[in-house]
Amino acid sequence: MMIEPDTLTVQQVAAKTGLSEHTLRYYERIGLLKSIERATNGHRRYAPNDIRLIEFLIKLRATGMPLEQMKEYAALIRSGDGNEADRLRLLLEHRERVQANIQALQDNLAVIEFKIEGYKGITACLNDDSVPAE
Amino acid sequence: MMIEPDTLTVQQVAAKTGLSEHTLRYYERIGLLKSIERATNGHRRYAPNDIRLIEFLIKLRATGMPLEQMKEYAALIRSGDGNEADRLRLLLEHRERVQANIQALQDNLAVIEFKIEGYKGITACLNDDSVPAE
DNA sequence: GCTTGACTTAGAGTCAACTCAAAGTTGTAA
DNA sequence: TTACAACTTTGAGTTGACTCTAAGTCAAGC
Repeated sequence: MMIEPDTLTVQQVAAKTGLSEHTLRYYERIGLLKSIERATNGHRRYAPNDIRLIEFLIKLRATGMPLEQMKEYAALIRSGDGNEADRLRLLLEHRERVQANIQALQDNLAVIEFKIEGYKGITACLNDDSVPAE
Repeated sequence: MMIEPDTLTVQQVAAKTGLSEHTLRYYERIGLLKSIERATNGHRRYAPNDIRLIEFLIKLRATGMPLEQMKEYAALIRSGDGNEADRLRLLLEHRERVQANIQALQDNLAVIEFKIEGYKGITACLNDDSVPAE
């Protein structure tokens, strides 16, 4: 079978992106990715553009964006030029949330680290390491 | 009805901690919190110690620790003194994961911000703001 | 021609963490 | 004394994001 140049199978995309084949098909099914091109036998052929979008979507996902919002963003991309301001707004709002999220993580981590220091004190006293013999 | 000093009802704890009453009862049911004291009518009375534990557990939760691990930690607390080294190890491992998680968020966010800059360029060109008339 | 392996689909199942519902009890207030 | 609000328990339902299953297609190699 003739294969279009630069296109990848679902298996190859899975290997490349770290998503599972299941997840790649699932993303298409829910309308996050729309209508990946098919080979004559019906198999998916991911174009370079698809890969690039997927890789960026993974960043959005990894920063906590829910699939529903990712669908909005992907829909804007699909509908072509002229909505860059909308995409920008969406990403700016997301950035705000991620920054707030990171801040919250850091604040909570500080409390945990404070407790860690406490336990370090206790365990240092329990071991004799804190008062080494000669 | 006589109320023990310093104890709070489930409603008060919910208000104070931000957890829902449902969640507080759920946490007890799954063994994360064990056997909160009861008033004579069977109502929960949270003691100051309970509150302090809950507030710390919320920090663990907010930094992504799954309930199963929180149960381990809470069990160590319940079983009293002498296992501080175990608690410390658990918290140190968690800290590692949270730090890695924050790092990943920051890395992914950097990619998103790069894309944001791109869109800023495009939208600046589309508006005439970038080339103000006279 | 037959087997194998990579794919296809639609639908069902899983998981964590809640969240809600139903039915019952209790103490106070009108 | 009757209504009400705040609780109780157990079990069921929900959500988001997968993850798996079953049944079928198709091209290549033996």
